[in-house]
Amino acid sequence: MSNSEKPDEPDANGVKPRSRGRARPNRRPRMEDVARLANVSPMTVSRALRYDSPVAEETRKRILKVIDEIGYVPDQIASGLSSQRSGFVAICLPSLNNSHFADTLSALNRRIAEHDLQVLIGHTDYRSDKEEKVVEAMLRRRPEAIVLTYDGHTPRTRALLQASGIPIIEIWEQPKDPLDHVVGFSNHAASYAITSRLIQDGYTRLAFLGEATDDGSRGAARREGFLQAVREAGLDDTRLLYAARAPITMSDGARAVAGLRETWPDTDAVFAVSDPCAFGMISECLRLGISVPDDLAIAGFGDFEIGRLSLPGLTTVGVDADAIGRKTGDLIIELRNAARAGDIIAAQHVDVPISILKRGSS
Amino acid sequence: MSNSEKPDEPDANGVKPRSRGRARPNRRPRMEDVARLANVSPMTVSRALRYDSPVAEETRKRILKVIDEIGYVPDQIASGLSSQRSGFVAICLPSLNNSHFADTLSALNRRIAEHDLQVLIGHTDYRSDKEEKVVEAMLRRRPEAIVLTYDGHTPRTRALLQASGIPIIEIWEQPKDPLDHVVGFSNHAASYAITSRLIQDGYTRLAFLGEATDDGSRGAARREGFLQAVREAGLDDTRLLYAARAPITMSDGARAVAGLRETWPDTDAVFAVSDPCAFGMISECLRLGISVPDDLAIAGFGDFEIGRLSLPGLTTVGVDADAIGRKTGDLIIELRNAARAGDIIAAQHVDVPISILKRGSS
DNA sequence: TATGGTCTTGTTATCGGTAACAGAAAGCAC
DNA sequence: GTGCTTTCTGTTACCGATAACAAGACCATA
Repeated sequence: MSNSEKPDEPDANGVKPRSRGRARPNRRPRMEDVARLANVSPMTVSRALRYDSPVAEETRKRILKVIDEIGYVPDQIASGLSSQRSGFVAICLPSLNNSHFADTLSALNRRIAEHDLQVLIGHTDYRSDKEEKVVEAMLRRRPEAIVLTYDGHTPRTRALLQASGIPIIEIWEQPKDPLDHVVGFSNHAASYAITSRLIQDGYTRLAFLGEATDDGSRGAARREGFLQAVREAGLDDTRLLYAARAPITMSDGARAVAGLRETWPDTDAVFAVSDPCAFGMISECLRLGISVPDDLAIAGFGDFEIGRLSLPGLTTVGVDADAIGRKTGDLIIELRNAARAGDIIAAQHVDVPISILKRGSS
Repeated sequence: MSNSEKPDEPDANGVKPRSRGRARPNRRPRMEDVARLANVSPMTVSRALRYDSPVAEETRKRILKVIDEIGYVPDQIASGLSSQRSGFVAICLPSLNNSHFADTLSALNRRIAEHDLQVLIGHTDYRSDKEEKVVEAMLRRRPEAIVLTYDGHTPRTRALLQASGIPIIEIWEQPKDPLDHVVGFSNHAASYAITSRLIQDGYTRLAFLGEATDDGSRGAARREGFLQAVREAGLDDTRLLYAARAPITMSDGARAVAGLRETWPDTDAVFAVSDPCAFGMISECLRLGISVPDDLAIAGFGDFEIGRLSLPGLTTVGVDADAIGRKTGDLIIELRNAARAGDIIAAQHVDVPISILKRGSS
């Protein structure tokens, strides 16, 4: 009507005169602009942009043409507010530099991206107070699901999450007291499995190398799995070696070798609580001229890169990080469909199988 | 006033009767609910939640108390729509399973989280068509900055980005033709530096191992840096070895050793285009009884984990991935402050220094 | 020709906040 | 007491989309 100052801007402004409120300088085009140029109502434009709505083919084409011409990009913030669906899935991870978590994240991302969902990442640095802050920030974004690793939550985190009414999925570890859904594996069962494999392969004097402060979590579960397998086979269940406080490192593993040779010199196999310390043991054995696996077999947990590169290769428990991500994604989609259909779904518990990776060290 | 059906829900509904529009069942509390209970206007609640607005201390306390009691969580979607600030920074990475990118991401995240910004991650799988899709999805979220690695963009990606009016930052690589800001290092200069170091250490017959299809990008820049150093020192600049098409792998490196010994048997040092293929060369040399570095010195590029674990350790170019993330974050904050102050800022170019990591292999 | 269904499009009223402005109250100098 | 800041709070009008309902056009059927 009366804006001719920007000839290259196809009539994008000029809606109603606004005596008050905010100025609208040279804004991006809105749906209304598209509507005007295509000679339809904004609602029809909105419908033309979705698969599910009925719009005459010819109308849709005309609208898409206008959209392309003026370079309209829909505003998902406005869309989210109006539809009350943010299109986000929040995921809180302890660290982004961990290749296992990166695998999980990337599989999850791939899965949910197919359904036009985006991930919102937070990282907690393995600290539950930071997790609380991250969860709070996430909730402000109204995600459609929240994915967390379990490593203990603060009471406030639990309260916030449970009051949110948003589906919660704890992954990797299986908490004793889950908040809602779980996608993970049992550390106990995995340790039992690899220990059984060692026994089956003929080892009879087995030791466990763990962390001194394995308070209730992973470490303890792995030790218990080891012990159960050893006991069921009628073997000596006293060879428990504790090195340092969590998290245990390569050098802790290296140092542990001496203690082992001193206390139980006839030990023929060690199951170490994680790959890095198992690798430390292997290196130290090489240095001392102890042959692996002939003098001493060594197994680890986690299938870290280091175990693949070591010589000999490290026998270990492989966790399918990718599968955790995929299954979490599947669960989210399933919950979403159910919610749309109005169904109420009980807390799901998805088990992710682990595998025993037998390599040269046993 | 008149809703007593849900005694546990503190008066959250009951605004106006709505004959039309959407139903509001048992919704989350809104700002208006807080306002009513604290006896102020919604605007005052909004102000009480920010640091910068003037609210009487007593009023703010009362409001925060109500917020805590009813468990109100602000809706950042609505906030974003109204304020036209999404609070997002978008970052597109080729892969999340790359520890360098993970470091960059994590540093960037740390930096911008201090300013109440959240990262929005997309991953492109090293494919520019996927990048286009990801960028489109990002733009719908109206991020306050977009961070990308450079690896070639489609024309449409370039157009979308440039029309968006959002600050764009390309990181890691320095494109010849940047879209906007850049935070990265020069592959040419880095290669020149490590080659010079080899020369300075006394090596005189240097070869380069690269990819056959290093079309314009990293590989070529590294080769040119190598050549410049060799030429300036007056040495033989013909020893260029090409193995396989990008990306070059460990086994390509291993295979290249034979060719090298055949064509230029007196070569005393190799600069390989990346760590994995350099590692492959080291392994092959060990197998063949070629002593590293006495018979042949080897250097790589990138400071991958594998170069740290190899024996001997791999001399390489270290890129400070963390610094890239930090500086990108700093730049974003700076641009943001400038934009608020109404300043217009020219395209920035931030250089990230690399380092030469001399280890046992040279 | 009246009736009912399907397909397509428009109208209205929000979603839950915040920008911009206005105005009241309080403090201060003269 | 007047005029001028400064501090605090309220009012109004949006931000840019979509849910829910309504209604017109068109067709087939009875």
